[in-house]
Amino acid sequence: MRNTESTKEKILSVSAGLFNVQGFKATSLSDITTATGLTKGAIYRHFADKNDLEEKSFVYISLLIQKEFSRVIKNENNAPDKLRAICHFFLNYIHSPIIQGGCPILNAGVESDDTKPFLNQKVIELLDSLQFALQKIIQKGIEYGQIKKNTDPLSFSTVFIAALEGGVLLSKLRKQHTDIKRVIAHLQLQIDLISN
Amino acid sequence: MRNTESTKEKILSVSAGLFNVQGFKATSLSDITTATGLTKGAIYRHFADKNDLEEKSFVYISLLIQKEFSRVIKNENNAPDKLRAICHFFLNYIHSPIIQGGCPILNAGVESDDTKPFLNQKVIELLDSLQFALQKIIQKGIEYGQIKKNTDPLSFSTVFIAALEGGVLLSKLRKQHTDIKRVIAHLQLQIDLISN
DNA sequence: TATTTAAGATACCATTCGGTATCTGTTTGT
DNA sequence: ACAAACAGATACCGAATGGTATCTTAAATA
Repeated sequence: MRNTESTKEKILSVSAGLFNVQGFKATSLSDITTATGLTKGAIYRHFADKNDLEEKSFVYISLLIQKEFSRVIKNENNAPDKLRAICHFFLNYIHSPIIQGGCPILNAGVESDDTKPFLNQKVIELLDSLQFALQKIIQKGIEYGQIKKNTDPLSFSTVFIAALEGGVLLSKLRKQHTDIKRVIAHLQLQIDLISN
Repeated sequence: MRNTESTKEKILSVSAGLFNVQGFKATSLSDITTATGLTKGAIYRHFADKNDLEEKSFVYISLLIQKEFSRVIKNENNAPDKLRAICHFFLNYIHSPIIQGGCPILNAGVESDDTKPFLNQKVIELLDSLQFALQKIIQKGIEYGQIKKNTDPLSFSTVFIAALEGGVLLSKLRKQHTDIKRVIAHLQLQIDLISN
């Protein structure tokens, strides 16, 4: 038979890209068939329905993002540098994105919240995993005396992610990098402020 | 004849609500006809096509938001208080929103950027007008000695809006108010830091 | 090499989409 | 009171949607 896993992954990666650029609802099955070069028969053999494909596609890039995110973090060996590396992760993302169309949390989050609960759940899980990683960095940083003791990991990580996501939105809207760079500059100042 | 303006506004306000909750693409004309109690004939008498309705609907709530925004600002008579009032504007929005479904800049911004350029333009205009108002507050604040001279209006307003939009996203995703409240708490600290 | 198994193509389905042409009925001006 | 004007309803259109049943073909097994 033809290689099941490779075509399945092809469908996932191609449709994940389309979904992240055009949106889930706006991406039709015929968009996916023309982009993959496959037919509906091939797609519906691997996925139950379009909702299933949407969910699996999002999970597919969720894993890619989480992998890259933790790689970036593990490259540094103290909390402030790890936080700065996350800033660089978002800066790098501009020029070499893991997936086209901007941040999937932003895109899928906005589209799914009122109409696609099954997807919404997966978005929350990705967000939670990233924020949890951030909190752990700050907690460990406090333990090892790299970060000031009065820093609240929960609050700091919330503001950190919110600012980054908002920066991504502004830059995407205005089609420039200035906004996200300004946000990151501010965040790096905040990192300095809580560092020992 | 039946009152032209009132039905036109009814169509605008109802469809603006639907668009902001479900998304533009996901909201069909039949959704709008059932929600308004009108028929397609009535809608296509007042609007050229669905794109036209989408654009006019967004402009409709843009004006509502800008009006409320400037009212809130004018209520205070010094820069720091004006900035704090904007924070309260976002807090209030949780319990008594101008429009259901969260921030239209966030919603329309994400959906329009790659697929609906005509809408995207209107979103940018709304964003620009809000950010311009913020910058003006800070500039005047510096002039009147209420805000520290080394404050960069452009940078501060960018971070301010980005953090708020990101906070709105997180709270919307997690269906709670904690995240946006944490972001606002941080922003109020930032306001204190740049105040004289 | 022949048979089995499943990957993928083809052809079709009902439904819904945005959009339009036409008709009805209400209101306004004379 | 009547005619003109227009708001809104009705009925329809072709195209596109997600989805399915069936057929073909390629690979694995024996």
